[in-house]
Amino acid sequence: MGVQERREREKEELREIILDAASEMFAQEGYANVSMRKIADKIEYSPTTIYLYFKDKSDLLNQICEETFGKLIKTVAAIEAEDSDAPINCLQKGMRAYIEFGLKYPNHYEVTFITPIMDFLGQEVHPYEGSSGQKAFEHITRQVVGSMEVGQIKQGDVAVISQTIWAAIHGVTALLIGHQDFPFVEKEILIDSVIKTTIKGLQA
Amino acid sequence: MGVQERREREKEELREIILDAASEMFAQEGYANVSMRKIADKIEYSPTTIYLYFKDKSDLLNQICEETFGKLIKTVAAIEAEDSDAPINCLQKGMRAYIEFGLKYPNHYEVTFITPIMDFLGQEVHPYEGSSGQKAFEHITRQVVGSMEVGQIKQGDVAVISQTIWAAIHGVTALLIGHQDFPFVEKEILIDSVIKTTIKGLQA
DNA sequence: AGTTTTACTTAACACTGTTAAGTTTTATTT
DNA sequence: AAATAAAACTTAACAGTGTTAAGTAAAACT
Repeated sequence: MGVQERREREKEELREIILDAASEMFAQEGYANVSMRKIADKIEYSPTTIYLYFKDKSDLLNQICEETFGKLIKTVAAIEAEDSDAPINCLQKGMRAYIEFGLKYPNHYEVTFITPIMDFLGQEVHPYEGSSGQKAFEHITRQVVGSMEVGQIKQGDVAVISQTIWAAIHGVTALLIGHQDFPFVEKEILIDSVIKTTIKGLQA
Repeated sequence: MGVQERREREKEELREIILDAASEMFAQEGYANVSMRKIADKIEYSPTTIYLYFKDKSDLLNQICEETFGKLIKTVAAIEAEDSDAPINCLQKGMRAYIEFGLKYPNHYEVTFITPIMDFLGQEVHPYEGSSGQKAFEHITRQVVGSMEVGQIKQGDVAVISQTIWAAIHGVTALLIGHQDFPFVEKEILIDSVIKTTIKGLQA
């Protein structure tokens, strides 16, 4: 009786259609400028149908982000897998990959890391615990541990150092995405400077 | 004929009343969760009155931020004025003041530096040019020049170095404000780490 | 006292996210 | 094949949003 399987497959298909449409529209016009009705128009369903597949608008966004961040994790994992370099070079490459990922998917980066959606009490709506963001961060931590073990960065609290690194790469990513009318120096130069300054600051 | 003067004074008073009410409400509940009608209720005027004093909601916000950031500039300027320390210590103090200011006025920091309001084409609505934010940044630049002159940080492009510093302090400020459910290490420790790592990374 | 200017309000438009109730389509059972 | 049950989807509505055009009340000037 493959009926149930087919129906589940069909449900999953529509879920994917909604996700793709919303993803494209959010990326193009920004989360706040895309309404549920606009998404519904695009996929040629009524607005309420979306609510059969997603709890609400922010859930839709969150699931898009989880998907997108799967890609970041793969990118960073691939760098880690290249058994090649010294850990500190892995760390540097990971930092660069993070920043470039953010600049490549600015709207996804924005909604996931820049403007976490708050409820009316200022609580984050999409908890970090268990998110793709968490997994991405764990990669940084791992590379810090590796670099510390071989003495390429100074001994110290791994959490503190990892978060310091995150602050630096998030800082430059967020600024470049959010303040496009600021007279930044050449993007690559600034990214280089942030990475090198941070690494140098953390060396033994 | 002091009539015109009095009327101007009265207009300015109401402008200030609106500004104060909105400022408090934005800070308390966040920009997105405060409607024009709520502000109007609070000041006991009709919603449309606000539009006689401010172009729109984002203009209201922007003017609040300009006021608030006047305070940051004063704080940083005061540090600069203490003829005391070596420039690099000034720079460090300035960095700390910036971060602490952001954490003290998280909603103002958020709306000015974290979530610049974009129009439907992704253009920043409130340009940087001439803003208080620009003036605050110029203080950083000045301290970089000073530190470089006395050889306390390495020679290099002043703009690149200033923006690297901004990335670091914005990064940690934005993360601490926006991701309150992330298991950050103790705030002061993280801030210290970011400042020290950056300074060390920039030393000659 | 009458006219003009300024300050403010009412009512409305075109939207928003979201829900409850109703309809159509599909599958299962008789 | 017809009746029943279940799933998928839609319609209509609620309560809210930012914003504007048109109208009213108050103050100032003539």
